[in-house]
Amino acid sequence: MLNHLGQKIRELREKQNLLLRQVAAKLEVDTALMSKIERGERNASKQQVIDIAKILKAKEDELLTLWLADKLESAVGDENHLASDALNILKKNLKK
Amino acid sequence: MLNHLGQKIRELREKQNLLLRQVAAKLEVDTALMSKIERGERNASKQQVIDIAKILKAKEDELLTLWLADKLESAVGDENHLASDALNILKKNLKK
DNA sequence: GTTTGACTTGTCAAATTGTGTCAAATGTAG
DNA sequence: CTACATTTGACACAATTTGACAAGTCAAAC
Repeated sequence: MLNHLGQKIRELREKQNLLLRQVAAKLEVDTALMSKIERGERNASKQQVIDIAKILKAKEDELLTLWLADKLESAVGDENHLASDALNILKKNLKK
Repeated sequence: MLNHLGQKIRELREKQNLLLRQVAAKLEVDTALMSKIERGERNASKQQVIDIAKILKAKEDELLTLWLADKLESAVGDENHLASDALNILKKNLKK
């Protein structure tokens, strides 16, 4: 289940009966790009996520967390078998 | 404490009394690049990590895990405050 | 103090990857 | 069929990454 952010955005957008086109306009990007972001074909920039949160009246940190999770997932790539150990190393360092 | 892989490589190399230049030669890269890899100024490619493991008689998966941890760390960037939640999302998906 | 050898640093061109747009295609409701 | 929303693929352009080279630092030997 890739692409947490896009799914969330789509869910929020549809719940508010907004068109892709409308959100894209507010974000000032092409509708095609917005479509790609929702489907996870393209990554949103951090600033775009912040702007989208505002447009969709969502909590900025909630969307940014999903955005980060997606980034991490693509960093893991197909190394799932190593990921668990790597995450443990990571966690240790986060504490600081 | 960034750069787990580079530190490990240097440790292994020094323990075997090998020169940067020698390892670089076996890897078929410039000594300067090898230096950067050890200091974390440049990332090694996956293939390079595999080759280095062989050259330094280390366990391939051990080095790859450090390599992945470094990748993840740089993906987190300066979003430490979101990382913990993002990692939890990640973990859930790794189970599959 | 000069030389030597190990390592580091800065800079560069080439290659790769990322970005947003456009036009065309697809899907879907009326 | 028409109209409109969304998706897809191709593209130009920008940004980043890559590895090499040359010049630099540093310490120990002489």
